Amino acid sequence: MRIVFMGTPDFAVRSLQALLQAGHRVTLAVTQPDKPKGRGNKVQFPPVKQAALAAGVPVMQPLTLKDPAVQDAIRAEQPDAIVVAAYGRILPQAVLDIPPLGCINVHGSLLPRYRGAAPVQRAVLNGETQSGITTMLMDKGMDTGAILLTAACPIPPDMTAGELFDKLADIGAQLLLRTLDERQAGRLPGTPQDDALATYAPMLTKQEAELNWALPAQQLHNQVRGLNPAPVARTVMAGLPVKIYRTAAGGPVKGRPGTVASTSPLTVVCGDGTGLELLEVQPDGGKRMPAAAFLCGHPLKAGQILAEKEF
RNA sequence: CGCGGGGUAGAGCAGUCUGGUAGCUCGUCGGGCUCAUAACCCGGAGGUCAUGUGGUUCAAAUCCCAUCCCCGCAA
Repeated sequence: MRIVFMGTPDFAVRSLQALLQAGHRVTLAVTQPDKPKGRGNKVQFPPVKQAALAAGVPVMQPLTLKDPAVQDAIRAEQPDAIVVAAYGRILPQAVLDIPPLGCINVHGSLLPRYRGAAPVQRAVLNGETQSGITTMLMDKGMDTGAILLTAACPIPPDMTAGELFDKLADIGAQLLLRTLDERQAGRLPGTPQDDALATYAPMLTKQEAELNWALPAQQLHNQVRGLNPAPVARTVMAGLPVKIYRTAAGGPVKGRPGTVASTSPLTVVCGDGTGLELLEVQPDGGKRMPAAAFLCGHPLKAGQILAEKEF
């Protein structure tokens, strides 16, 4: 099948590679423009661009898909289908109309739940025990198109958003191949979504990264998981801003929320009277390390207030 | 030229401003205590102080210069 691929981050790379391995002819990869990123503002290629270049697939990085010249370029590829995975831009109707088999999106949730930019992180953040992948026929709305196929995936209690991302990327790639096969065979007309059941998963913001010890331990644990690997939960320990990468919900503890209940393992009192064990942390300017290592150089005692804030 | 923190024992840190004996917590090894222990006590080993036949100095982890590497913020 002739395919134009649109995607940007790592999540999309698996799907691109799966298409190539399955023998589909990906004649063009459309991805976001290179941007100065990271320390020093160096220009970095989006992961999909790197993967496409490595595979010898031509890359296009338009500023907007509304540009008729861009649309013409895509049309000129005469794709049977356009595959979209976390591209990050709205597709105008003129583009949606190009491929005869439609624009097929690989979305990281079981639609109509978690429409939007951050379905994977939001699912973990909300403590969902199940997520999945939906392939759908794109329309003008935000993740509102007809459902083609779905595949569910359990979320274990300690799984991070990053781990779920990896898993879903694999599942999504496989589901995509099946979707294309069946769609090509004419067996997948698509099922409309029930808008009444729709929920939304907006992008994560920095403000959501701060841990509020007045909240229940389980909720904070979910927050830590959902924000890993980015932007990562934050708090203040021993006067230093630190990121919290991994935690474990512990048992009942005594003390005011935000105080240290124990130092081995490092446990903080939460709002519901249970403890949250901090397992892996990273101080500003330092590397990720086990909490025990942090304690070697930054002594904390039981009963001490962890954050300077009062809750 | 976006802003900033850092590289000292296996790990995490102090010491750098005000140059002069290599320090702390943990780990590790040995011994002791104990019914026993991840607990406690005593003792030991372990460091080219990122790199540089660099500069200054009587003397550099410390001041100056250059290079490499790690990380936080912002975008």
